[in-house]
Amino acid sequence: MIRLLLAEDHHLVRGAFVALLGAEPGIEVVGEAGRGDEAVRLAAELRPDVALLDIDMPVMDGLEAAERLAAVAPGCQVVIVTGHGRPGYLRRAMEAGVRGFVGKDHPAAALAKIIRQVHEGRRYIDPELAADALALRECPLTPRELDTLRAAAGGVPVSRIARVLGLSEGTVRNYLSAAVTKLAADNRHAAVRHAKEMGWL
Amino acid sequence: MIRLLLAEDHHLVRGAFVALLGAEPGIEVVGEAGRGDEAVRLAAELRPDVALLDIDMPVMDGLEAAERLAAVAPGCQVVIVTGHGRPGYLRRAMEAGVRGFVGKDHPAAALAKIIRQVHEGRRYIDPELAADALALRECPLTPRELDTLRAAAGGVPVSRIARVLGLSEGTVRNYLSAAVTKLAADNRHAAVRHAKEMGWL
DNA sequence: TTCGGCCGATGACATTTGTCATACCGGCGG
DNA sequence: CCGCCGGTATGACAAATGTCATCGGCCGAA
Repeated sequence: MIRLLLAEDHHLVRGAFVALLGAEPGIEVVGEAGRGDEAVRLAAELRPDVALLDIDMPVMDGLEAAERLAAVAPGCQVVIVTGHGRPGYLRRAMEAGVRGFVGKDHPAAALAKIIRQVHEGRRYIDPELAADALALRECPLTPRELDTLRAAAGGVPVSRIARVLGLSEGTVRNYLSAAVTKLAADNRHAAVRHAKEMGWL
Repeated sequence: MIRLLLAEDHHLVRGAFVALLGAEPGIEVVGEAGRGDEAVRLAAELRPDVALLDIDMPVMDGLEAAERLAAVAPGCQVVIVTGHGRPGYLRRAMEAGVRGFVGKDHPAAALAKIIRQVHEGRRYIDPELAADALALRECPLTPRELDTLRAAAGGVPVSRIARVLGLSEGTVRNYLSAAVTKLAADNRHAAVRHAKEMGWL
């Protein structure tokens, strides 16, 4: 019997997953979480065989949860589920030692099989997303450039970014300019969009 | 037996919903769609009793599908499911004659009951989202202002917006300026964000 | 019919952004 | 130890954006 921990922030979807996987012979859902930190706590307590983590969760996302799971629940294999096929996500997941990675577009019928496969120590990567990740180029931005871009999300003016980061406005403009150039974007807003799409932000 | 049509773009989630609702006595999933237009086509053909539509779908979203369903499948009650609690969505849904409206944060156990309730001709509105919608003020933007904002999404420069919309750059700036003022935003990018959040975009 | 609102345009102007050169500091690899 | 890179800062300039006043046309409501 595979003891499964389920983490997904939308109750409705989580409940549906429970229905889908709970009906599966040989799989038992032993815990449910709506946030990454909750998942980590539960995993430490319940010691599940496999954890199914959605990336998009409040407070702590599924990727960070996966990174921490290795420490608090060794032996628990992780399968990541994501709605957005950001190429950078797969890379981070691999570095965290995740064994399974599927998009929400994946056929539902295959999910149970993937969980069993991962439980046996094998890997499963959504071929769709793997292809995107292979085409991925490394993020060309420096840490500070990323910080600045992040702070610029949502149309925040330079003056406020400078205050938030504790930098001079000129410096902020320099970073943003560098980021825009590296990403070949029209302006910082397009750069933010692009970075988000690549999973760098 | 309630004949149900399911529309949701993510296969995995759709499959999970089928598992959740298919196990429910008195409910039969007679069709599945991954896009709004597909849902409309299937509804016309299958004449389901209830259609469960996700809003976030490619090509045609769930709200537009709901509007069209009234024409091609009269008598088919619609339940809308949405991941984002945009206040404007609920209003549009109500205007389309939708009988049920739930967020993806809603407890999964209640979904079947809601579907039965709607099938009997009663309504069900997620109280969480209803509260937001009551606090909603009417969208203060004119149609053209909305067009311009929409075209501005993602950091598109004014020059390109003007070309796309077939307007002079000055006019575009006027519209954007008006929108920014009405929404009390710092700049058009923040205005886009705000309008999106309110479900106006 | 008159008024007001929306559409579209222009011109002028202030402000914000984007770009570039240049400079200093600190760490790290050769 | 030196050179390079990243972080931070300034100053100057160009380009994009935001704001405002004003104009004319059109249409629908009073």
